[in-house]
Amino acid sequence: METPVTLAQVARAAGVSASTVSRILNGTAQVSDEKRVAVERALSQLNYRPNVLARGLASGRTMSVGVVTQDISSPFYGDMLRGVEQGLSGSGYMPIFADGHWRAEEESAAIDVLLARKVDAMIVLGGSLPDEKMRSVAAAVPLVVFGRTVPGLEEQCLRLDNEKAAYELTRHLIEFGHRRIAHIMGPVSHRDARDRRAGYEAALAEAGLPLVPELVMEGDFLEPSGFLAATRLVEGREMFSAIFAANDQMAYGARLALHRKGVRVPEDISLVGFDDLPSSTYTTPPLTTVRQPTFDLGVVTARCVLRLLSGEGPDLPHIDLRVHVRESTAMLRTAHGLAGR
Amino acid sequence: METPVTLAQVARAAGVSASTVSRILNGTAQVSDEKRVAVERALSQLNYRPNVLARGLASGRTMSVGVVTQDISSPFYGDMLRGVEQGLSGSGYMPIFADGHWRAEEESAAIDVLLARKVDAMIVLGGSLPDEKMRSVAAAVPLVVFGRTVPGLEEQCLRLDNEKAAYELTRHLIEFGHRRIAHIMGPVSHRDARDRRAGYEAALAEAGLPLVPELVMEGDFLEPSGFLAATRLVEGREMFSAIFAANDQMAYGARLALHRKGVRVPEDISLVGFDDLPSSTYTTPPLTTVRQPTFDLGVVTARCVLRLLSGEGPDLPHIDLRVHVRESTAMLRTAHGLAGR
DNA sequence: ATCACTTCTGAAAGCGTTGTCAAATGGGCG
DNA sequence: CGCCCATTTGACAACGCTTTCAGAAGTGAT
Repeated sequence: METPVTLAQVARAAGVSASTVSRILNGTAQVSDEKRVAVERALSQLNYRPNVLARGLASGRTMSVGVVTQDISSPFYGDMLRGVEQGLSGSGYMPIFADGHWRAEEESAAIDVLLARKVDAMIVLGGSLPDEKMRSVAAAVPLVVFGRTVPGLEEQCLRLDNEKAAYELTRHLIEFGHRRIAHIMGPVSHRDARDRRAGYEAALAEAGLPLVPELVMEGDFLEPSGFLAATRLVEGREMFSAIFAANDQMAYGARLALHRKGVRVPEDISLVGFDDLPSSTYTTPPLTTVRQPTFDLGVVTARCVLRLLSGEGPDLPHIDLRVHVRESTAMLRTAHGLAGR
Repeated sequence: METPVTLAQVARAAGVSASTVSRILNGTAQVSDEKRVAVERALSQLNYRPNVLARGLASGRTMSVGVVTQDISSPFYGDMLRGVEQGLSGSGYMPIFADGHWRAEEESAAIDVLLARKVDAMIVLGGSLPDEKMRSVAAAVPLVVFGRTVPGLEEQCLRLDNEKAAYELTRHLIEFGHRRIAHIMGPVSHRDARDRRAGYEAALAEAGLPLVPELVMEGDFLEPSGFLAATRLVEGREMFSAIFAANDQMAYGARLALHRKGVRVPEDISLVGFDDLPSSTYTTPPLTTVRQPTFDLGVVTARCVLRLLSGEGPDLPHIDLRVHVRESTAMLRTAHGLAGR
């Protein structure tokens, strides 16, 4: 492994020209069996490994696709990345990740880095870059976007119906008899957060339930904000018997706050989240939530990129969000929910 | 963004040679202010972006470091990767991830891919490749390994004292009055799992407590195995008042099993894990566990790689594992722990 | 003025592949 | 036996950048 073996060395060892070796490697043209055998022997004998850089420079293709995430360490994105990896595996393409850390500036930088690295295609998960920027990326390489819709690129954007799912989740609560349902929403700046809230409101309206402003709190999608919001809710003066947290992580925070206050879930308060993180199956009690099929989303996205790469149309499937009822929700037993104070 | 701008184009626009532009870009040599200004203007006017491939091919350096993980979607590795990213940021180096999926074969393939990609250095997190292979990698590029010690590369290997931490964690339980402590260990094939078990046994022995084989179960570090093990424990005939799960994920599984059986934590049974995953702060009750400073570990590892890259010695710090006592453990109140059956 | 140095700067040689082009080889057929 | 066409093959020019190498300018001292 000292000095990398080059094509030329292989060629010399096999007594042929570099072109011939390249042809065998890439199956670009016919080569006589005689030479083929000689080359293959030299290849394995010298343990040749093509230099990806040289190859990329010469051919213009790097066999890599850039993937931009917002937080590589979150269970949500982590699982999606695994899906992308899976979807790409066997295609010869390799994913290269870059993290935007939820900041437009960094996200933009991440994209530039990826482009400078000459990725053959790009996948952008979430994010909040101006549509214009997205279009310019799409002009440079095949692009697939998850979590937002860019005008002009609709075909390559995969978006899930958050509003509908939130509506159904709230319906579930209502069907269980809950009338006073609190909502811990995500940051208003976040499209998904607004959509989920809209679904919540729609379900309330449809059931003829009043929207109580004091029962809607804003969080930031992280546990501590859920904790804080739930604490405030419990200490507030408005009654409620259920909490809809806009994502699982905030639901975890809320769960702990309720525990601290001696409030039982689901006996006293029903709690629901959104995302269905892997650990939500193992919380106590297991959390009722909306399942986002993160892994599959990754796979689907990767597949779509491969299609684009081979010149086919995007063809992204429609994906339905489904409510997963577990044990954190229960029928409202008595007329009295939890009072504040 | 149509056709990428090349160095030559910039040079022409600025009325200088490509060499000069390159020199300004890399600060390789002095350039007269006059030309510098002209070049800089051309640079930004044309919005030049260096082609990383060409650069790598010419200079032999790609400004990237390969990072091999075992499971990109796990909170543990995810957090470490974030640390690595952080540690590398600002250095000009970019991390490129590849996943071994806990399988030696894939791990080996991942390393080869990274090497073919001409990464300038490599970080291997966990893994179980033969020492020989690791040494050959180290011969090719600067290498830093986390989670194992490779003979001959001790300086570049960061290993935490799992045994000691497990010992202290068990001590904590013993000090709380627990005499019959169950252990859900990780896969025996896993070094960390064996070390943690050794620590558990050492603490027991030191306290003169018997090692009850029926109270030691083997899991696979994932939630379901913890669930299964705890269920068996509760249904078994041996009494116990505490469970030490070899990692947090199995502790989560155990927690749910106990919940299902109507066993309270920590009132009836104390439960501890190992890793301190981010969500362990928000379980109910928050989990007593050993904190693995994953993020910092990533940072430290990255820093070390940068040192190696700049020709300095490895200089990995010693990192202590600390027990984090939270609310899943309590003093044993009565003489009677939980009986089996 | 001349010489010995410093700075700067451009030409040109790679870096390891791919892909084009034309030459070489071998058949088939008239 | 000669000609034409299809196969195989090697030479060589990119690809976009870095890095000698050597020449051109400029400086100061003699």
